[in-house]
Amino acid sequence: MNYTLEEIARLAGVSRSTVSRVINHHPNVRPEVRERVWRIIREVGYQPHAAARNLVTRRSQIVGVVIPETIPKVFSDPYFPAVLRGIFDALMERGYHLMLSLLSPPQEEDFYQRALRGRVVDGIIVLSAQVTDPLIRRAYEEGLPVVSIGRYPQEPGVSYVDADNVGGGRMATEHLLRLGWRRVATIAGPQTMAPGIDRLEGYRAALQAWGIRPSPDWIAEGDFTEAGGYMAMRRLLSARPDAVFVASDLMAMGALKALREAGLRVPEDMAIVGYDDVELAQFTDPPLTTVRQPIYELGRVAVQLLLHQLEEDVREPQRVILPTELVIRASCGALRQIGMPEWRGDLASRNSGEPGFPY
Amino acid sequence: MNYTLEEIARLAGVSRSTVSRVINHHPNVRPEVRERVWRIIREVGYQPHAAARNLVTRRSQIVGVVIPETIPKVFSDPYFPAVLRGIFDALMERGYHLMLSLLSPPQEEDFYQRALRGRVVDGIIVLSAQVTDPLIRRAYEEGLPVVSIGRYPQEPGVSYVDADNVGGGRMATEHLLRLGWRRVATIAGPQTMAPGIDRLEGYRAALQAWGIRPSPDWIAEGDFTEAGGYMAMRRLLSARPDAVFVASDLMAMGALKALREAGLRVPEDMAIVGYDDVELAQFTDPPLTTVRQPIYELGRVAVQLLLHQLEEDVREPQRVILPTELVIRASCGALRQIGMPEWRGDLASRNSGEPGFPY
DNA sequence: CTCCATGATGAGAGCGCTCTCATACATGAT
DNA sequence: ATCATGTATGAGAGCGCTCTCATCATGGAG
Repeated sequence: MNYTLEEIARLAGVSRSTVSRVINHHPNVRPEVRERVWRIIREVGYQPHAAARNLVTRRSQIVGVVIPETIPKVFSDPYFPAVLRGIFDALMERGYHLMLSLLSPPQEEDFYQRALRGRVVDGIIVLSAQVTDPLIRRAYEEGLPVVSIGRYPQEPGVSYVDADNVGGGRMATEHLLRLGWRRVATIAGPQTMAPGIDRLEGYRAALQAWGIRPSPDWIAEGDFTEAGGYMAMRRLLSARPDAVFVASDLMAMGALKALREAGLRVPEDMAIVGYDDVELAQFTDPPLTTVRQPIYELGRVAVQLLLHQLEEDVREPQRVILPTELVIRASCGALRQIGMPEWRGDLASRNSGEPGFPY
Repeated sequence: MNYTLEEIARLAGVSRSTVSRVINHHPNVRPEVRERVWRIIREVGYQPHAAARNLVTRRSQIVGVVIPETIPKVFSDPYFPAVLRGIFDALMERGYHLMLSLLSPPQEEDFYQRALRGRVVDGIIVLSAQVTDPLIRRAYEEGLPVVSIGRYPQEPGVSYVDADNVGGGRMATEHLLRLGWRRVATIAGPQTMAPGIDRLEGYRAALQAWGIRPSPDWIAEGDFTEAGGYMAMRRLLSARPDAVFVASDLMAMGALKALREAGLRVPEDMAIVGYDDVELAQFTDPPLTTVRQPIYELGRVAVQLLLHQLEEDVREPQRVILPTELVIRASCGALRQIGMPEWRGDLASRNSGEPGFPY
């Protein structure tokens, strides 16, 4: 039923060593022999026993993907599925497996001990690491390659991939400025999370580039939830902004609700730009102009970085920042001003299924 | 840096065998010796090398979770995250790891060969298996335990866990009947998918129990998407139903849109009950009465079944059907009729955060 | 006191693979 | 012809663990 190297060797009339060479594509095997061995392997459906191989190579061909439980809600946005797909596809192509860990704090110690110390995984990819992730430090000390998806500046030795949150925030804000809005406020994310910090920094940079000094009450902090966006927008109303860059679509949806309740029209009375391009952003009223991140790519690149460290035995950390993309819909008011030449080239029209923006 | 059994044995002044006994909780070790060995293990942070152990035990302590790529969209509803959590938690408790596979057809063969034949996993859990899933058959032939989440009647030997879709459909429909609606139509799911078939069967059973013969044009088939629900509802309008059981919340949202366009009020002109209790069901206008499935539990039970097969070496397939729960909100009209005694006991009020239904 | 069941321990084989080293043979330079 | 070089192959050790079997001590029954 289940063959071993030994048996394949016997069937092919060669030694175990030779079969091993064939399997591992070692050059020094006569083509004729190589053929014969492959044929037999295919015939009997032989597959090397993973554990036996791992034992001697000291590699499991398994990469751990750690998702801190802190963010269970966010799971319902397309972020995690997409990034997981990117990771999975890239791993699959390279012959690796994906071990998923949805860790809550009490499970962390156990996971660390079993999976990391027991060498179940060859390395780990950590999603949206909190500023102080004990697992990252431990893996790092353990000598296991780690890549964080999402900026992780704490541990100097850790590689990460991130979307350009600063650039995205800046792009969104400049888009509003270019459309003629001048009192551009923002609903920022929590300033304890890297995306929250970075997108706000982008907002500030845009205003500064345009010589505008934001009043402090133009900045309201939300918590990346719809409810948080709703509250933040209500606080913002007294500052009478004419446009708002909202650091997440979920918050933008809350903001839209608050505006509707306040009797303000979007974008006539107030323009809105969101962030993330969640599925629902195209169905809000009005559809949300937003910033799209290369989520799938984030996953793929994380795998590239990790396997590079792993296979080339590189230890220096690497950082990759991927560009974001503006998706123009109705909430920013741009669609009402079609034809203004100064927009050309700045606005992307690749907004999935929507009729293209007619420049 | 990384210790082996041998070294622990030396440090403890015993043989390798004894240390192995201690680790595997074999009774025949003197308490005093056991203590000493554990202390040293803890001191040096020893963890057995997984591959070495797997090689001799022929067990990897890894369970594969296979999600066919056919359903990438559905990923954005809370189903997958919740079921994955259930699986993960249950596996973690039993000392197993979760290997995730987001398989698209071209990857299937490779996965089968590497993961199943290479004995990387001890068994697999398949999510929403299509009616003809080659992986299930193969794993089964391979002698690997398989559990399907979602009914999978094709392979007689395969265990599965499922929510009670028939019961849920029936409960939803009877709820509408009990509220006094008589022309109760349905938007069914695709009749190629088990949930689609089962929920429709529940609908039929409810009508039959009430002695009502549904007209054929009371039944419209959708594809579980919002657009499909919209189209189905438009088709249904000519039949002039007064209530509709919609086999998924997503479709129900499309249906609501169609009704709004047709100028019909919900629930005054038409009552709606959905299915799934997705996050958004509480935010629709009006909030959706719907059927909630024990998704997290589905995952946990799947693990139970799988590990039972695995560890007790049971081969007979097992089937588990978990009950569903009705979540009453505004769309069915029940909230407008508070006080009718005949509802009591039939309606659950555990609808997360919503004010309880006051019976 | 002897006998044998029972408990505690160690020795050693072996899981299925990779990889180093030794060997045999072919090839080309001298 | 001689030797260095390179290629193809096999023998065998060893990865770190588990588990069977042998050994020895212990202690109650006869």
